[in-house]
Amino acid sequence: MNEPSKIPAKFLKPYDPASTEDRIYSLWEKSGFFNPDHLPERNKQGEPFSIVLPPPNVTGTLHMGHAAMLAIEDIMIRYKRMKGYRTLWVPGTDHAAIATQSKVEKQIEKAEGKRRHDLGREELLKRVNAFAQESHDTIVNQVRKMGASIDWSREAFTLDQHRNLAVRTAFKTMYDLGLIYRGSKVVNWDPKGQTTISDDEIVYETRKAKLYTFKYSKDIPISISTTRPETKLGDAAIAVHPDGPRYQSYIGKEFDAVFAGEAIHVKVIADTAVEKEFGTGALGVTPAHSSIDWDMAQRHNLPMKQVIDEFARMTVGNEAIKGKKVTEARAAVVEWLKAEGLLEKEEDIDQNVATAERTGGIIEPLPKLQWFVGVNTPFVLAHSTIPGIASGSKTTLKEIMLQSVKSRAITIIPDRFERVYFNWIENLRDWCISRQIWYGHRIPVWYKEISNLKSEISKSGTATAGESEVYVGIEAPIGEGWSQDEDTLDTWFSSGLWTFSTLGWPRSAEASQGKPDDFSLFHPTSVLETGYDIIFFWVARMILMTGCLIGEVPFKTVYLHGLVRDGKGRKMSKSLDNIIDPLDMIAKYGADATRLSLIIGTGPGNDMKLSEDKVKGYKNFSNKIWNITRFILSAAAGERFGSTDVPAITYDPAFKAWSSVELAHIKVLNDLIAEVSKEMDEFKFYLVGEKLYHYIWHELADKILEESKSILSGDDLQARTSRIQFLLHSLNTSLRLIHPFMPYVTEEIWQEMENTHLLIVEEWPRA
RNA sequence: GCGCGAUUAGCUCAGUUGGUAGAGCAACUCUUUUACACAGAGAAGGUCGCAGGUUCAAGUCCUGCAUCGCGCACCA
Repeated sequence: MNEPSKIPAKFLKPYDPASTEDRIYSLWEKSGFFNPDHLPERNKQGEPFSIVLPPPNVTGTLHMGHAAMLAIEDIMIRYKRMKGYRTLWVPGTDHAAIATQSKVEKQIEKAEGKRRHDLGREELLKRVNAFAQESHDTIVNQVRKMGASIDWSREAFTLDQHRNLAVRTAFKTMYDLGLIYRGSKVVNWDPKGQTTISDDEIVYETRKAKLYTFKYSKDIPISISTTRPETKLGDAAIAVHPDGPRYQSYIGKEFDAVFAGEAIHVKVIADTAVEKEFGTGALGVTPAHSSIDWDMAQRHNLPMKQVIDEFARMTVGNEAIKGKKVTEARAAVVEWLKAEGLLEKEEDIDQNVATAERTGGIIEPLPKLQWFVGVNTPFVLAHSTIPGIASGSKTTLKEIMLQSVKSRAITIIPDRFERVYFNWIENLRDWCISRQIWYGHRIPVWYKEISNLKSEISKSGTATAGESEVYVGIEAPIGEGWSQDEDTLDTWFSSGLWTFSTLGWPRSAEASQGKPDDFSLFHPTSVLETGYDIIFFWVARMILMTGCLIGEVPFKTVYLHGLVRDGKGRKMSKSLDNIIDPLDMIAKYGADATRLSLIIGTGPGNDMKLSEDKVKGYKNFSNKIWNITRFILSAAAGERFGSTDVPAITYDPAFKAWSSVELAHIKVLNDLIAEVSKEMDEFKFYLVGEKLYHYIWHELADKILEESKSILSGDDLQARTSRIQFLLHSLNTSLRLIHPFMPYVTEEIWQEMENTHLLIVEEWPRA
């Protein structure tokens, strides 16, 4: 009884994630099994399975949402690897253009009181790059801590050299297809960030506003309503609904007035975009400061006058207005209206104010010359594997996006998001891709006499040939006098290429002819796992880009996870001070516990609530597995329970001499294997996690281990052997089943039991 | 305005094709028995948001409503 234990000493203490995890991770890394080229033969012969990591923004650190993403994707990859697939998981980070630049700009302004233009393009970029590098290192460390079995040798960055080549190639190709064009229209201008943004980067905020009803002058008989009277200095028309009886007699009439110091000329037009019931039923049309009005102006051939500049200041009006910020000008216009006796009504209403997602600036619609992707432009898709779109047929980007999902070439989990996706496509307008910021991919376009072109605001829509020479190319043009477009591309333009730019596209001549490369092996990727909040920003754009440039879908399955909220269901935020940091949880309870807490109790597409207690609970589970192992290993070693000398027993996978009790237990275990294998294939990870938890704790530990005590201390050697073989079998199987969920503790135990192989490449159990 | 989701035990959630309500956590009682007190045994806890309907049978299907949350559009 006093002889030293035959099992490793560490099992005599509780499981300690802190002294285990880093050691195990480097063991995996050294094995090379994260890389599909270094997998065992079984996997190399296997079917490819690939996931690209949604690249985290290099704006700081990872949060619980990222942790959930990493846990889910690692579960898929580990499961498939065990199933014998040739698995590839590509890591990377996203430069996140606007988000990163504005973050660094804020820091610089706070610390040094300097602005972007005080530093200049080169110096600012130096600062942003340094910040991005630091963020990157932090992020990579966090990804490792989570236990992600990701192929670091293939790490990419949306702004690195190869990705830049992909961006230039994509731009040039789409330009040649007529899908990218330069045009002047009313775009979303962010006066705070000093750049345009796309429709999707707008966040609407409900605010109280006043709706003013007034006439432009005493001589104009129609009253209009607006929340922004200051824009009315740029009005070109009064629009009424063609069916409305009220203003029929005025349609076609034209009026002149001096409005708050500015001469205006308005024509009464009929347009169905006007709602009869709103306000007075008549709408003042401001072509330069509203995209709806811009559209109307196009239809009715109205002139356009810009009255607000890039800093949201008035450029015209009387002395109380000109040069003032729009909010001050608004008050001044209202004063003027009152003084003139033109104001008829002032009402409080709720208004959705458009703000910029990243800077919070209030969007000012302004006419600008920008680059766009035409989503409704017909073009010939040379090569296509998308069902319903034949190679060489005429199609549009909208059609590609629609067809890719409608045809089931891509399935979205949960499927209700397919409707959300279709709804978005229906309302989609041309995508403004140029940004007036410095951090990002420079637009691969060069001009001669660029200064003329920049100041030009043409109504025709596209840059006119002859006024200036435009060169679009992958490389800079040869010759004198060319200057490159100052603007950069929307960050989502480069992330849209992510599923194939990370796999070597565009391929060099050698790569496309020789042996299979990453692109031919792993594209389309198998699964895209991401948050439902970026379905438009990213998922849709990837489908658009891939369909257009490659003629394929980027992935076969989209698995959407929800937001991670705090225990009370609130969004985690600094101001609420309710952020749960993944690294803290890992340090306190281990990565396995953290992972499990993010999986169990939440289905795809649903937000999840996370509390520290939940993580703690799964830490106890890690320790439970640890102690189950201790019990089984000592039993097999012949320690305790026996009054006589009993031989040590080693696991025999081919063991057949089962007692009847064991046969019943084997059936339960086999049923479990069949069940969870099916659910793994159906992406029901939350169910699998819960079932395995339940089996290991309440079946294996509470029932089987308990009843083993009498068998093990009994005299029936045959029954004892049968029981120990089953305990070893059940433990071995359980470790393999739950490994994708809890990789560290399972690998650590596996190393004690089967020190010749790594659990990471063991076979998934078969029933 | 259009659409989506949620509403089940104190809390977080399961509940697959309709067949007498489940799990985890918390709380309660007992047990420090040699795998584990980061534990075990046990008991308790729900008119499944409301109102109708279909059915032998409804948490599950249908209709309407309510509350909360979200998305899209409008927002002159």
